[in-house]
Amino acid sequence: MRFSKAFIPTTKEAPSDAVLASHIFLARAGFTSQVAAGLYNYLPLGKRVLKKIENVINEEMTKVGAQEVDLSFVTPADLWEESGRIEKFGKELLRFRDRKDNLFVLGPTHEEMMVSLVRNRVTSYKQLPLNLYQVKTKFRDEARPRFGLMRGREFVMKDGYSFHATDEDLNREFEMMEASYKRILERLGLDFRVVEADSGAIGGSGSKELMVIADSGEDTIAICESCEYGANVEAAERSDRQEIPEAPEGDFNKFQTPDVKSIGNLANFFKVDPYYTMKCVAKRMMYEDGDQVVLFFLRGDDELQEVKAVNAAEALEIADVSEEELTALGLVPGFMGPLEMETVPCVFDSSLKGGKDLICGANEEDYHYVGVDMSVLDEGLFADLYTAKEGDGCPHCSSKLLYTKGIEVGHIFKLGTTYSKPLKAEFLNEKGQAEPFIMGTYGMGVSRLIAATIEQHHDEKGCIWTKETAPYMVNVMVSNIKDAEQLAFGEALYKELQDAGVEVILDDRKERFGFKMKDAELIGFPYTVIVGKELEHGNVQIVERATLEKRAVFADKAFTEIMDRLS
RNA sequence: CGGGGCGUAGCUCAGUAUGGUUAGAGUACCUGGUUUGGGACCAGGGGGUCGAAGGUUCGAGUCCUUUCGCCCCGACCA
Repeated sequence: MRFSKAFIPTTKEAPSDAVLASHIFLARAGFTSQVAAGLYNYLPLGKRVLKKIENVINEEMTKVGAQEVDLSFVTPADLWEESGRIEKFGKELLRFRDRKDNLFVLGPTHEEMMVSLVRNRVTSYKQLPLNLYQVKTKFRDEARPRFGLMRGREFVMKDGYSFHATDEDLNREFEMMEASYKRILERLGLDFRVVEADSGAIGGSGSKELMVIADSGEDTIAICESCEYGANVEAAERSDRQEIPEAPEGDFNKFQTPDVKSIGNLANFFKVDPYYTMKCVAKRMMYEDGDQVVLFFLRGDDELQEVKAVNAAEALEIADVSEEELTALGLVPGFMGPLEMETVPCVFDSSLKGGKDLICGANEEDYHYVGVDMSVLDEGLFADLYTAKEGDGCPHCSSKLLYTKGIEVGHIFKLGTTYSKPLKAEFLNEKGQAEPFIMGTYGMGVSRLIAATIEQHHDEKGCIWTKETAPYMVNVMVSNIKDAEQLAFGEALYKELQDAGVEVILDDRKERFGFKMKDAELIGFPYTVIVGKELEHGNVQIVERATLEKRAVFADKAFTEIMDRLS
């Protein structure tokens, strides 16, 4: 490609509404342009990067025997009724009617379509397993799209679906896909972590997220400093506490605790470690058929993890409750405790199981109980409710957990029969009995990967593309095109590289040196060959974008030098 | 959906408080000239229904009403 003919509109200034580095640089360097909230155009450079990532995905999918399909973007609303997700997805589904007044939905993900494609076509266990995927534009009418390509309404996702006869086979496929996804991210040159994720209300026996490590990530993940363990903070676990603070002494008793409402005050008041206090968090839990206030009890030094709370209470959603509402329910904010609590359901954090010497609210203004023994509540509902903190022990190796931020670029999921059952997608097993498919689903945000790559690989000058993501590997820059010698050399090198199959661009624009260098750095070609005034001494320079290292080489060695660096 | 901010040239923004020539700057673009190793310089030029609609007024970018769009924080989010 000749730069002089290319559609690469770079700008000196960033669009005023861009916040993230990836958004700013992708816009400034002419990769993308915004159309409306969450909608973006891909310009030639952006499209090239998109294709590069797709190619890597396609190659890796082919290696593991997944087959590419392309399902229709517009999907009949009937399918969504059938699976029940038309309600669940709510306003995120963009709905519209055709000329015959039939209702359609722009595909936000394709479980329904894929199941409907496979059901009645795959009918025997002998045809399993089957893994189908596509790389396609998705549409979700997000309440708040943001951060450029990071969270668009229209975005490109690779979504794959596998069908199995047994759980064992799903597990095998799941592990294979995890390995395959790791290879993809490694090839793309990304620093990432595979973490345990919330399986959520969808159920299934597990899911993992692939997180690209970046400060601008929207997810907080807990990772172990020494082993491979990592988890989204929504799902992070921890080892049992190593050092238990000294227990307070005292028999069961009721104490007057005037105006002692917070855990901090309570611990101070009794001079005990907050570990021995019981924290009560009231939440409104939403269910299909109404809502219900639920009390969650944790140790005083723990915080409630709302996703875990939703799972424990088997609710759909969670919301805050005001003190007025609590009072109306006969509860005493600041002094709520689990003893003789009959009006409102309670859930206890697992770390309270078997706990002794605890202090908790007495459900009476200005009174707490001390010396509480949890064994009296053994029948209660216990579940993990805590938020794993930085510094907590890793559940696998007991080393320290660290917090970091991640960009979720992939999510793989053991679905089980969540979709095959309601959609009645069945096959006949060896005994001739009908069974629903056991499914897995594997998503990867392709457009988000572009943003994630730049979030992780940029400097103050612009983008730094990696080998597998660069729109062009080499930029042959003719410093002054009016210099016939420079131009001729540049043209020759350009052709030579092109003939060798290198993705190369020739900067033959009638611009000054500085202008072209700024563009090269902004766009982020891995290598720029400067063909300039050093040519009269028989030299050109090769600049490596990642390090900005500039090295002179003999002009007649430029080609082999570049080829060496690319290999 | 709650809170906040912003819509003026392709882009970044001034001008709006206190209404009053033909609406400005920088940058980008076009022409000519000079320049050619870090976003050059000189001269000339094109480009605007001031987000939209309605209203007040002799007169509205500026005041009033309505509305649309975009961004940020939060809620939400395979």
